[in-house]
Amino acid sequence: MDNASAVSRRSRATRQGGLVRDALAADDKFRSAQVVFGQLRSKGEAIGLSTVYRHLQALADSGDADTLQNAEGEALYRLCGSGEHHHHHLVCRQCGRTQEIEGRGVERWASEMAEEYGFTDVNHTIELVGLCNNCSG
Amino acid sequence: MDNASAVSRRSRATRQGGLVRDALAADDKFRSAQVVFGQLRSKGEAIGLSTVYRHLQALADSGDADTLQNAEGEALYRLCGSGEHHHHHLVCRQCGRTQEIEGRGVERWASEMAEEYGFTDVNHTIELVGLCNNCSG
DNA sequence: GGCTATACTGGTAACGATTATCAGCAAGCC
DNA sequence: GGCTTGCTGATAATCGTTACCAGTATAGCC
Repeated sequence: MDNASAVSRRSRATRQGGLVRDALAADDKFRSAQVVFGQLRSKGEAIGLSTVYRHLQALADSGDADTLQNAEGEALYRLCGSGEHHHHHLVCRQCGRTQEIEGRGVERWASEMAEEYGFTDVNHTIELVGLCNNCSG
Repeated sequence: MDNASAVSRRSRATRQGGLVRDALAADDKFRSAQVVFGQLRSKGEAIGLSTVYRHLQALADSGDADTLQNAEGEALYRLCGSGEHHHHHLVCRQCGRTQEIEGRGVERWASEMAEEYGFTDVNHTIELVGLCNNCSG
């Protein structure tokens, strides 16, 4: 109803920006820029590919969207409720359903490993990909 | 001395295959296909880009090489001593130095998460990227 | 050592995702 | 209504990777 909720403070509120955000908001699945573009176009929306990429990146930069890369190296996006809060994902490789998961233990393990081998400023990428209970039949 | 150690059983032993393997064997860092190609060419070796890609993939497929993707989605390769044995990496984002690490705990955590949310056949990608003690100065 | 079948090679074109360009358009402000 | 300037989007350009396919070299056989 009101995707104007988080309107401009430093940037303009545009129709296209709303379209991209709405497309992601439709469900909690990860999708690629190309898919978002295709969905919007097939709904008859007038929007350019460049614009879709721009808004997706903006969302990712601002922390409003999560990002991950599929096996082909394609970037996938999803709206992220938890803001800055650090978390990981359990993604269904079939239907794309996504479960946010937490890993205190993993965070700890990563720090321990970093320390053990003298590494600093360590980032970790951790994604779990499998089949959800709907798709594993 | 003898990169002919693991010779053909179903495939031919070619000069180019040896070159690619040797390039990886030079050290334990991850490198991209483009880099391997560049290194070989600048050493004056005659080899084609396609061939480099082919051999790197073959090595990865046979389990003789580890693979990971950098932030730009480029594929990186490294010879892998541990064969089939499952492990992860702690990679220096500056010099590329790589430390193989084990994560019994992480494996367990991944299984637990999978089970908790009803996911099956779950793969995980876990990479830690930071600065090694040489580069963090 | 020479011969042959065929796997391997590599230059080049094609591909797919992403980014850069830049003239035209429109949101926000007076 | 008019202006400024950020936003848009068609198109070209990038970049890593893969497909093609005619030419070449290897393994095996004589």
